[in-house]
Amino acid sequence: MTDDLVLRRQVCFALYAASRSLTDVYRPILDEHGLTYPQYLVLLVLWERGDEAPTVSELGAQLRLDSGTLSPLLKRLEAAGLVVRSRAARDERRVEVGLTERARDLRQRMHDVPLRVARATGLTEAELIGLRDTLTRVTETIHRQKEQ
Amino acid sequence: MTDDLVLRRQVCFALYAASRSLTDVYRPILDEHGLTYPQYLVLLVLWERGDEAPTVSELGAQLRLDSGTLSPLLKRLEAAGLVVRSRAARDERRVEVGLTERARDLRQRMHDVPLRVARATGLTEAELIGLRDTLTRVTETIHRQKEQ
DNA sequence: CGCAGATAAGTTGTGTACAACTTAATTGCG
DNA sequence: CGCAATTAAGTTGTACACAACTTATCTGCG
Repeated sequence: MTDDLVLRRQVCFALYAASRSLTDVYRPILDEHGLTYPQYLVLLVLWERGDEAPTVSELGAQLRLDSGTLSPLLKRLEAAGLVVRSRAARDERRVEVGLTERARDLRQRMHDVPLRVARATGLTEAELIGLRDTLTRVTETIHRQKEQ
Repeated sequence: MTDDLVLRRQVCFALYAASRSLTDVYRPILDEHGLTYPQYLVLLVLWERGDEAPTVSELGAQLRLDSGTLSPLLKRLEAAGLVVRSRAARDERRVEVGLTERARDLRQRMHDVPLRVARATGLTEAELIGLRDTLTRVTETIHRQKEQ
């Protein structure tokens, strides 16, 4: 009856542990480029946007991270010469985050990272897609409830 | 061809985002009891063990956390009066972590937490079990590779 | 027995996460 | 127009995570 409290049964722990395990896979790979996983995620968004230079808030909306996390992270990416921050001319409250040439070069050199990590999971491509879609659904369900 | 780098396609991001979203669900619930999610996980292990009082290392093996994370966390649980730490008589390097009466009481008051959180995911019971098993498999695959 | 190597826990330093707050700029309503 | 409410980013404080290191204890081998 109190078996619900057993650790092995908990999806939440499985999620928490799997997330950290995947970060373990990323760590040595990203370390070659002096990046952490959240920093890599920021670059993923910027690479995807091309020349658009999103604001800090837009980055936060995609990654579900607030300025309290992103501000210092972006400061470090800027110090590493991968990102440029500049106040938007039209609205000086906004800060636009752009890529440097060095960061664009990095994209090429890191193109095989997702494949290397996906292999380490030991899942088939179909399993990976199913997992991703289930997890995305969970995140969206939770996010939707919070807004109400 | 470089589409592999698109954020939406990445299982890893889905996992990272879902893990934080679930923590968002736990936060207000655990906050009623003055706990964080990792602290709650420690209590789950201790509740499960009953009178056994595992060592810090044994806790770490279950939760996949090292002493760098657990030591300060346990210090806070001890300050909150939920846990007692004592050097093992047989091997003074070891520290055994036991529950206080207050923590045993807490177990009863928190018995409905997993159900409340599971509901918030919007997944069926079958989906939850499938998800948990897939994630556990990923974690174990990664962990096994690291040991070799 | 004596001590080199191993082991357990704790400490230090860095980097997220996130709540709560501050500062600066913008909006929109009377 | 004028200013209260809102919005954007940054700051502060707390709590993980984890690498690298320190300290204390133990184990086993010569």
